[in-house]
Amino acid sequence: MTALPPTRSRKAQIDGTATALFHARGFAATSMRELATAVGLEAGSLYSHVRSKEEILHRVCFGLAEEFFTAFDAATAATQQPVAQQLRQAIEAHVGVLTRDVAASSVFLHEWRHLSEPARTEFVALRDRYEAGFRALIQQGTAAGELRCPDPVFAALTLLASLNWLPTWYRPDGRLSPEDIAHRLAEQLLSGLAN
Amino acid sequence: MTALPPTRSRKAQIDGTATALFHARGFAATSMRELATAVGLEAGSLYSHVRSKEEILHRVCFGLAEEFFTAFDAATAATQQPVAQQLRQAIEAHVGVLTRDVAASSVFLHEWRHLSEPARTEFVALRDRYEAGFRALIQQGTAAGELRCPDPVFAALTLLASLNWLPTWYRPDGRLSPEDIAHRLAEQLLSGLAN
DNA sequence: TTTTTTTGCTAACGAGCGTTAGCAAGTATA
DNA sequence: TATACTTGCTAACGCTCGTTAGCAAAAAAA
Repeated sequence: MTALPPTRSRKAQIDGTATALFHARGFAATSMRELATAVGLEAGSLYSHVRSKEEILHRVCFGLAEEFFTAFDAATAATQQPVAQQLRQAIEAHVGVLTRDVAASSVFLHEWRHLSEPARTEFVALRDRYEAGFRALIQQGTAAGELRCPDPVFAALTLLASLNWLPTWYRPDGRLSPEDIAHRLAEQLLSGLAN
Repeated sequence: MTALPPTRSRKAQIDGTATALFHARGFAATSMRELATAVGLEAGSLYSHVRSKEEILHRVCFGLAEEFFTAFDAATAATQQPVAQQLRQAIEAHVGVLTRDVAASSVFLHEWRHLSEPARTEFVALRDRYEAGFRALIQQGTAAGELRCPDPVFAALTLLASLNWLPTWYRPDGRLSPEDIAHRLAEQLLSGLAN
């Protein structure tokens, strides 16, 4: 039926296109008919590949959660390293995931609230656990005297905030590579602006 | 008709409730019927006070834009001060607006994309102009040797990112006052985490 | 070959959407 | 008092939504 077999499965293509649309317009403002058109199908045909609109959102959100965890664990596996170094690597890992797929990251960060229960609660728990990882690093670093901060909870929030704004301005064809960005972010967050 | 006359006008009440709903569920996922119920009216009755759903969003977004500009201008009016000090005040002013109305801030930050043209383009221009204000301060500060940063554009983005994440975690009844938060944020962003 | 699975179509379902028309009662103005 | 404005109601408009049923053709499996 298809002229050339798609390199990605239809399902993956639908997920990818949906991610882009959710990113651009938001989950609630994206219709299945829009998605179908963007993918070259009729609306009803989507349901041969996908159970529901929310299932797509679920897959994107939880898929990215897994990516973040994997990246974080790899970055902090070498526990004999100085904690500040581990933190720097965790930052770079986080930025790596964000830049690899900006649309998916953005959906992960903003559209998860359209998940219905119990998925929504599960997701929030995952996200909290991830944040706790950063918080723990900052705490350890402070205890070890490598970092200085009056309030690790606060510091973790601020740090992730800076990183998570990235999908709103990052462009893959921009002048800075993902590695540059990661490096500068880590540098600036750890050193501050003051002279 | 009403037992006790509302202290705010109905229109203001509708705007406020809509802001809370847009914040909680998002603009697209909030229905006029939901809003009507929350405000104690029937759906059709809203239109005695409000021209359209989007008009509410427009008022919230542009209203907050004005608040941000006013606060920034006041914070940086004393141009004879050191630029780093002006920047600190601008940060505190920004946090002040954010914490004064978290829901409205959140709508300002996230829901503006549901504005239709030409309002949307106007809004983006306003927002860019606001960011440019921070960028200029950082640039001046760097030129004057008060600040140190390799890339003011980048620094401005990061700085506003940290601040703008606040509405996602700030609770008015939390353990830190808005002033504490503003002060700590400014401190941390200017000084960094490293020791 | 026959059978099964996959993929896609058309048509339609019930529901909810933003919004409007027409009307009534209350309130303010004259 | 008469007049106008404000506020709210009910009912409904046209439309879009997510989703399903039923069917056909292609692809894969037997």
